[in-house]
Amino acid sequence: MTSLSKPDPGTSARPTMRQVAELAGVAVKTVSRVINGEPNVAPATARRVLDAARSLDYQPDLHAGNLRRSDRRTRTLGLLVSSVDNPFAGAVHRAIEDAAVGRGVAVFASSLDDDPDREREAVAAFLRRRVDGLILTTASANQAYLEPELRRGTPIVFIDREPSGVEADSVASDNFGGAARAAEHLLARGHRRFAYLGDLHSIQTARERRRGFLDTLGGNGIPVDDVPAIQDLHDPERARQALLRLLDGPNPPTAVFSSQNRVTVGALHALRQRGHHRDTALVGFDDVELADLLEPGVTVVAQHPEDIGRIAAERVFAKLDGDASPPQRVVVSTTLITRGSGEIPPPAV
Amino acid sequence: MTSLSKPDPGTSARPTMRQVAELAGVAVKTVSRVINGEPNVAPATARRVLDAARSLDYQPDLHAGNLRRSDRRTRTLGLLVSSVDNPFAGAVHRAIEDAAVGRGVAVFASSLDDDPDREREAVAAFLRRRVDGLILTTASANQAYLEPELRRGTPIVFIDREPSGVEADSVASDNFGGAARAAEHLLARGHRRFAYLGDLHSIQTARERRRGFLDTLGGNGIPVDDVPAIQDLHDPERARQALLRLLDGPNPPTAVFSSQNRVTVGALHALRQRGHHRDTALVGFDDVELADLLEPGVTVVAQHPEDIGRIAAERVFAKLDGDASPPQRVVVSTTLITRGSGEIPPPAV
DNA sequence: TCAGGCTTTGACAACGATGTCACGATTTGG
DNA sequence: CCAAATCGTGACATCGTTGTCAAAGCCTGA
Repeated sequence: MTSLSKPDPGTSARPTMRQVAELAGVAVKTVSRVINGEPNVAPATARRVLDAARSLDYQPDLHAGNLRRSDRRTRTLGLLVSSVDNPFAGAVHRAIEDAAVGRGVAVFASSLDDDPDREREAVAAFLRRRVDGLILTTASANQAYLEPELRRGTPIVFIDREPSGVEADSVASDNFGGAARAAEHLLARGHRRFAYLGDLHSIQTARERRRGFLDTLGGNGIPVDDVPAIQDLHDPERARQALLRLLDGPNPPTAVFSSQNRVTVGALHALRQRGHHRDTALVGFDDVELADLLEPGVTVVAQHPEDIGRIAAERVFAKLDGDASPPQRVVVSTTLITRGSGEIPPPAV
Repeated sequence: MTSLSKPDPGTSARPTMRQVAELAGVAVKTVSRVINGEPNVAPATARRVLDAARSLDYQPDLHAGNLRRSDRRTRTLGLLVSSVDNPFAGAVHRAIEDAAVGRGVAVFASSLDDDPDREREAVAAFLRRRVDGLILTTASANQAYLEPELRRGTPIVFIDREPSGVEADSVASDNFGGAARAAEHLLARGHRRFAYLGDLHSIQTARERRRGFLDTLGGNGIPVDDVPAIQDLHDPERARQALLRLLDGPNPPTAVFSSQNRVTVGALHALRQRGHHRDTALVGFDDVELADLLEPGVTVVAQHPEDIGRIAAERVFAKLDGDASPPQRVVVSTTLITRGSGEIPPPAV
């Protein structure tokens, strides 16, 4: 009993302005005017059009309109982070979204896993979809490839890491300062044997934190060459193993600085595993959930991802609104939160 | 010395296929063929076109092409969650993205804060951008408004919460079973005085967890009406306050079940604040980072957000590939992870 | 009453791409 | 060596919408 010549009866075609116009007995242009709230439409006509649109469940095609519209705005924004399931990225993402909804802007998100190739692909994927702006946690050493896009006026704001090889806005934490603060904090407790656990050396932010930590130690009479500075720790597991090796080694550190939230989690596991969580100091860069409930609580240099996200979005929208000011580097300060782990003194000799 | 009549010299226009065609000395259709890897283009021509495209930094406009293309696919997908900075949502998001990249599909994400109005707006925003499919953590009691869109063949997959008022695919945890398991676990330790800390009653998932927990208690001779079942706890702070009130009350629970990760975090704070973290049992639904490092470790009914996300994305893509099977409700099992807090016995009387 | 203005409406081209089709050039096979 | 098939290319219409412009209808005031 099913019809053979017709298309699947359970399927209906998506209505266009044309069907709405036909149903309402007006021209498509009039539908366009009503949908876009343009003036000079008779109230009775507007009502007929809206009724027709509602009864067909009409949704205008934003991209088709955009093709002809003069402002050429897709009301879409692209966000690129290391991974959308990293809590830092999640908080940044949320702040961006909050700034965007009010403007009717939708947000694309993409995880790069700190892979430069993936970055190129993801950026291209967004540009082919004509995003109005990009907010980028770059994974590459040089972003000169963005030069032509910037010249076209597309706002691109770097977050967490500053641009290289290209002039663009950026919003990032005070990485050097925060790491220096951690070093000072540990030095003040009398520590002399440190360890640095860092993320990929290819990441500008990771290098800044390393420099902030080690320079401050060096400036305070610690022979920096003797400080084990393990890098390229990108996940908790590798961080855990790296710290285990140090703890099992000949000259275990009495104070550890972990440069990133995943690394901090790994370090916590290693300390606990060796039973050193109460006698080895730890300061982490970037806060971790439940850090306050651990025993001891985890002392961290907290970042402010909500501020970073909000400011980055504001920069993008300002540029879209015509702000032609030169690129700025916004630095968001960090906050040292003392909870216990960073205040553990070195063992009495 | 700046030119007055010309547009900002630092700004260049975005090239279209036309400029590429002109530069390469061919027709736009030939450029189209090369860009899309269609056959029957002379190698020498293809090379000229690619050179021209590269030198102009040409990026095809996906949406313009999509307008005319027969498959009408934007290679875009919309994800709606309660908040992109919730770890559960982050893990789901990541899994979806991983399934999508290989197909060249970009992912929109939107936070609904469990607000039904926001859901309608966000869904409309995505549909106006012609996403190929939706993955939705619904915030509304009834999703009949999606009926026309489903009839048009748009794949819509519900995650975490099952649809109501509409027939659609869903992928969710075994909420009833997981909560029942938590109840059994606590009953087996001999507890008789329980408390249930739940999320918004408007959320189907929250009701299921409540039912799973309370029904199991009831089935084991606990007078359910006496069990304080606090609902509508949507953030850690409210959960903390609610549990504090119970702990300070006349008949404090010896075992607590928290139905969601934010609520678990609040409950942990309350227990710690009153010094009851070592004598009051706690089982949480959904895992929490660092739960294993707390003392005691936090026993949880873990969900598998990666599986939920992956399966949801696979369902969407299967439908896009022509799968016409009727809507299914996929249930993903949960895993009880015992870490200490759930194994605390009731105090000896 | 009628010129001049404003309001309301629609015809048509255009946006950037692709599907269709047709045409000339080249290759193939008998 | 020629008919037929194949290859390489481009002209043109079209997708769903909005900008431009013109025209018809209505009011206003002298």
